[in-house]
Amino acid sequence: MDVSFILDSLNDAQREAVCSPAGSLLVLAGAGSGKTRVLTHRVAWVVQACGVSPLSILAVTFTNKAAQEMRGRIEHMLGYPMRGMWMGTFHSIAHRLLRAHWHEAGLEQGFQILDSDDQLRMIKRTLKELNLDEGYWPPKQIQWYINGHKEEGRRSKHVLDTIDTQQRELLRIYRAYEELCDRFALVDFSELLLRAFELIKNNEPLRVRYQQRFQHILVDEFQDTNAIQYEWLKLFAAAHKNIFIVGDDDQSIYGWRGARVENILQFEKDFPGTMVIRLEQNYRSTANILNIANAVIDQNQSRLGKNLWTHDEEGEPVRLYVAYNEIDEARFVVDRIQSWLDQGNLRSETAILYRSNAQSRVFEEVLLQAAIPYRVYGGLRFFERAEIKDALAYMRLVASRQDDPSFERIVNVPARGIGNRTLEQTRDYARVNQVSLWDAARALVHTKELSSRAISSLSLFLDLIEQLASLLEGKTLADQVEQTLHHSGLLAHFAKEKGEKAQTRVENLEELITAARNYDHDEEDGTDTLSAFLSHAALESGEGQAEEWEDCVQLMSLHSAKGLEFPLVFLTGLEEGLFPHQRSLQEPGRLEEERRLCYVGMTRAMKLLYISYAEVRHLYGRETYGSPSRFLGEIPDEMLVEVRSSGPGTRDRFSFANAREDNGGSVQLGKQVRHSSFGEGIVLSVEGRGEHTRVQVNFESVGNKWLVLAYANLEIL
DNA sequence: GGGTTAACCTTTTTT
DNA sequence: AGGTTAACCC
Repeated sequence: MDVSFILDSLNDAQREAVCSPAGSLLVLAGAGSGKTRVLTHRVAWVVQACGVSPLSILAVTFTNKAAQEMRGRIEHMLGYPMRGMWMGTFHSIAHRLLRAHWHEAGLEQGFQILDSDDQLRMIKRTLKELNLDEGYWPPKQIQWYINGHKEEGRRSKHVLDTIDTQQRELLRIYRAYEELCDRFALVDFSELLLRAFELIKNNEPLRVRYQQRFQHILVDEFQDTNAIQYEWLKLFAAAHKNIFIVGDDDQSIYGWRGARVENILQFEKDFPGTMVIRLEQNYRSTANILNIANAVIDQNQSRLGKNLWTHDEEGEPVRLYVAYNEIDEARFVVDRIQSWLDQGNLRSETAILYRSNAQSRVFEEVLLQAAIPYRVYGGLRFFERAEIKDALAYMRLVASRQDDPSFERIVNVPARGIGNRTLEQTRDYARVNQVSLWDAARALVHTKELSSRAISSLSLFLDLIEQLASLLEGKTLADQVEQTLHHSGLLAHFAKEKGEKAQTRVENLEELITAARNYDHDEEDGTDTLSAFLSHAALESGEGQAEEWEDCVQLMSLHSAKGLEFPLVFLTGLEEGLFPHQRSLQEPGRLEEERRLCYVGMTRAMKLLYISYAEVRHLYGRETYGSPSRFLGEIPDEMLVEVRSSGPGTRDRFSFANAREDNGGSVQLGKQVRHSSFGEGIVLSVEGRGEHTRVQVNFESVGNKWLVLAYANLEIL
């Protein structure tokens, strides 16, 4: 059979990886070196040239979106569907295993998935049961603690006991949380991984079955795997040891949430004879862009070492814009986007990247003024929105009356007179009698423990759910959603609220009906369509829901930009404290991660890259004065061209220019000055005018200080 | 029980 | 600044 079409478009290194013999293979793939290409072609090769059945392939990706895309590409290449191939995130694969073997995993058939929001609620409830104060035991930190342990493969019984009372208490909370989840058949995200791991590890027949089945395992974004995920891979690959991993240590940017770059190093030890292939030819960026990115990443000590190169031309120089403040920065960016568009280019070809999501606001405002359509990534995704979660909670409760998190969520949404007092009593009853909230409520309406008012509200709610249940029977999924929205009163509730937000909420709810209508579920795993849809909603946050196919400018954080590319990129906010972020300077290793983030940002650019920073920035409602990011200092001067705003002089730019001359030229950038108490220093920047003029001085003794010129009494040397 | 104001806390994100 | 949560009054 002719398989040359799989190899034709590849370079030597790519081809070597794609048709390497079975065994363990590590592909160190630099940014833009065709990583996805290698993975998809490898699958195609294994199937088409080696005659391996898709059934024997397990491919793991970082996001659901990546999995979908990759599957699509393979099917497009081969021209037939990859039926039976397992391709998805670690979580979706774990979920699949647990649904198929719920009994062996010690679960109930209808187990529900807790997303992080639900998990937080469960933790709060655990704290309440233990009579602990949320102020002293922040639920967020408990969540961090529990997930941290689970992701390292440790249950509460594995955590070593200490004499530290704080630690012991945390452990007690962890244990109580586990019990609560078990009691109500709830599985959080890290539990999916841990439980599926234990299932395969401890159940011999299943282990043998899956180890035999998955003859070829492929992993994308390996640098982002955590401990339990890596253990997973080792377990599944144990029989055939055919494992093909692709990763880039220089793009490891999720260390803060447990990802281990070290897994890459460990891999070669755990799989002796691993073949390592480096993909160093970059097909994305111009030489100028690549040089700058290389210069920055080269500052990192802990690297496996890799040098990206390109055949591409030098291209335009990378440009730096020093903005007066964040508004000036945004105006500059939008101005450049405008001229990009004037040259007949697309809006969707440009991206504005920033370190933290809060920075998007100013860009949005300026883009809005300029009437340029844009899209902001990040923030709440579709299935995470409150109104959507409310609607799903109704459906969950209908599906299982024992679902306490759902009960709590919607018992009084929309408000129906069931307040904290009543709820508290219901919770107490449930705790004492070890029953679900639903059963507790049913019991309570027949006692005299509640006020008559509370009893009537509560029974009205119970009836509502029962009615809804019979109403939904036998209906299609979309009809079920629609009925739920109307009958629960949710739609009416949000419709009568005023404001833009309420409008979007109603639209979102309507979109949920569409999502249900479009949801197609293959019945092969034995679950009914409703519960499959509910799991889908928890597992897949619905990034692209109701995506409008409009050509727009892309705004996103550096983290969400990973894996993407754009002809024109703006890397903004390069200020010490913001990027690298303040919080990254405390912990060891975090600074290098910030630098990798910078590298990721730069390597997103194909043709043009602009870097900018603001001298003054409004942050947390205050004016902050940051010095230029250290990453800028790591770029050789000749690689970076400083530019001025090209527009007909924005107002802010003008005042900035004035400010520099306004103090009679006495205090200027670079001047040596002396302060009565701080001693000698050099002027780093000047800002404001007249009596408001402020200067930033780097003093030999105390470092950088901002001073009001009028009071500082600086002596010019 | 429900609506209203005062303190609080700010990275990054997927599942 | 902005958004959320906790205390507070009707």
